[in-house]
This record gives sequence, C-alpha cells and structure tokens, in this order.
Amino acid sequence: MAANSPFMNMDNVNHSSTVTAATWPELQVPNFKSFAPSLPISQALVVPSSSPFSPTGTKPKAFDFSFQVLEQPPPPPALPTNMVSIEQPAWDFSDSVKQQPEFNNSGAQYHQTSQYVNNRKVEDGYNWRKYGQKQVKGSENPRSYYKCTYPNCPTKKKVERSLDGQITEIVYKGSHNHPKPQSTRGSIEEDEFDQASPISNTNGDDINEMNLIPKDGENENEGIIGSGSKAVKSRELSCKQIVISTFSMMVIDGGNMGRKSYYKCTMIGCPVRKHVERASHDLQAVITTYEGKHNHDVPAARGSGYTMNRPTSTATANNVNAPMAMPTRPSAVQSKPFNIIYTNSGSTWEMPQHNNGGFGLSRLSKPIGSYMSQTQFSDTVFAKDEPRDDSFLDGFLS
DNA sequence: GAAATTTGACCTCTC
DNA sequence: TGAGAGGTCAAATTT
Ligand SMILES: [Zn+2]
Repeated sequence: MAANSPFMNMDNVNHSSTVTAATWPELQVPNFKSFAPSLPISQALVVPSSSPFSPTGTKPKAFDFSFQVLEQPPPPPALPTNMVSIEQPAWDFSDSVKQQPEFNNSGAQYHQTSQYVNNRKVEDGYNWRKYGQKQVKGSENPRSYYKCTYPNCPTKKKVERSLDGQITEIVYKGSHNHPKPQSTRGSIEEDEFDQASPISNTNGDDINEMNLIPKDGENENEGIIGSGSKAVKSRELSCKQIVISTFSMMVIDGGNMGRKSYYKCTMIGCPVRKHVERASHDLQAVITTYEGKHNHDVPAARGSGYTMNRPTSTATANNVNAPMAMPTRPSAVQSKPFNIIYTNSGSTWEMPQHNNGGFGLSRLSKPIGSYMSQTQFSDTVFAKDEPRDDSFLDGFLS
C-alpha cells in the first residue's frame, strides 16, 4: 500500500518516542477516536523508571538495572533550548549486548510523567487514527496502533492498556512534520501537555520541528523500555546520534530542584550512565535519563531485585506469561507507571512517570537517590557517577 | 455517506 | 529454515 512507504521512511527521518505509560486509576482511558490517548499525566505513579524487561519470547529477561547513589554532581548548565542533538561518540553496543533485551540505553532517554489536570486527560494535541490492535505476548494488555491523521505525517504511536482500560504504555514513533492541529475540544490538553512535555521547548515549538533528524538514516528508531510486564524494544539501535532534551531550565524552576543524581553502571567497561532529577511539571515525579547501553549481561540478582518486589499470585495476573517481566508492574499494585520514552532514530528517550505507590517510592519524601536504592529493580549495579560526569554531559550539551 | 474502529490476515524480523 | 512475535493492511463494521 502506498501508505506504507511514508511510514516506513519515517524511521529514518523522524524520531520516535516511546512512552511507557502508567495506568490511570480513575481516568478511564476512553476509546480513542481521532484523538488517541496522548500523554496523560497522572500524578502519582511511582514506578521504576525504566525497567527494561524483556518477557518476550523464550527468554524473558528482566533487565532493569539498579543504581547506586554515591554523590550528586552539580546539574549541568541549562541550555537555551530543550534539545540538543549531537553525534554519539562511540558506544559499542554491538554483539556483546545482544542478549540484553531491548533496553536501549543508546542515546538520551527522557522520562516524563504523564499528567492529568483536574482529572482531565492531557492530550498531545495531535489527531490519531487507530489502525490496528494486537495482543502482545507477555502482557495481557492489548496494544493499539495509531497513526497521526495529518496527511503524510509518519508519526505513529502504540498504546497499551490494561484490562481495566488504563493506559500502561505509550510508544511514540516518528515525529510530526506539521504543527499541532487546532484544538476544537476546548480542553486543556495541548497546553498542559506542552508544559509538561519535554517535547516542547520553551518557545512552544514542537520538538519535531527541532533538529532531531538523525544524520544517517540507518538508524532504526525504536528503543523502548517498558515499565511493566513487557519489555522493551526489539531492535538494536545503532545510535550514532544522541538527542538530549534538556530540562535543566525547567528543573531549575522547580524550586528545590536543580539537583540531579548521576549514576553509572559499575560494571567495568560499561558505559551506561543515568541521571535522575525531578520533573519540572511534577515535583513529585522523577525523570531518569539513561545514556549508553549496557555491554554486559544482567548480573545476578542481589536479592532485592524484581523477584523480591514481584507481586505474587494475584498481582501476577498481569503477566502470566512473563514471569520475569514482572517489575512489579504497577498495575499489580495500585498505581501504575507511566513511562514515556521518546525515541529518536538512534536514540531513546525514556520518560517514566514516577508516582507514589507501586514500589513504595516516595516521591516527596525521598530524594532521588533514595528512589534508586529503594527500587532496585535492576540487577545491574550502578554507582553514582563521578564528578566528571558533568563534563561528560557537557560534552553532549555543548 | 464519511470517517473511524475493529479485527483477522498478511508481512517482516528475530531467534 | 521454521516458528513465534510484532507491526501493518484492509475489508467489515460501527459511529
Ligand atoms: Zn502528525
């Protein structure tokens, strides 16, 4: 079909965003019509930010990586723009990482908290048309596929909803090649979303209009990180480009923010790093950004990983087929995670929504570091990054 | 009647 | 090479 090509191309042209959503308890996600579920932001869902699990297939792998907080380097300087795209140096995520599920650390990942304002769902401002639905293995949640209805716009998104209709994950793929359509619904959606979404810069410009186009069209944009029973991604990213969305400015506004915790995988030679900060739009939410990709296998659980948090019997209802993929899926608990991962070609942006509940993470009372140590959904050990992380980051941002 | 959704079939990719 | 899974198509159905 003709319609096919344009969408196929988008992989190389646009960025794809993956949003691992959480479920919104009371906000029944309506059946999307023209407007697919955008990025609702529920407030309180605390979830392991990126819990890349790969329940799929014959080898379910839980690969969340735990981190260890050591110190807190000063946050990188705010940038004039929200995003910066740069060539990625040379993380080698080749074969050694193959077994690792789809956790694409490549590139920057952004976590965003979805939010509801006054119980109203926050839309992303675009119109979507559903073109398919599939039952994903390892998850009882059906996945719906949406395309942007704008002519020739290659943007798509996948939405997974739990049985009770709550969105558990949203994955954006591609970027819009047009401005947001005029809203006729009179909702607060777009505006709200703009504010909350890292996809928009301070000028209100759509992220899509920014320089997110990869320099080489070879990159597959997918990289996804599921927050729930499902895992993530499926194809290795050859990311040669990293797109960094700097929330620095927004973070600064946050009052007691401005503090980020930097972590790096303690596995020798592993380039993966991540930094955690509070979301600007939701001080209670935590934004975790991963950089790099683990080049090693998931170390043996330390006894506090998923297994421990894994809900038993009932909670498991969600993942009958994916035992390993049970990062204590929030759905099993009360609140569910809502991770938003924007993946550009060659880069993945993960935006997990952290809320209270679930992992017992206290958004308010616990510093980011605590969040990490408490969650421990990963088996990979991370140590707080050293000071030079700043330069590391600066490198990206400059 | 038009547009959107549903849903089974088909295609592609990975293991 | 074949099986399984994810993604997409497109006819049928619904709104
Ligand atoms: Zn679009």
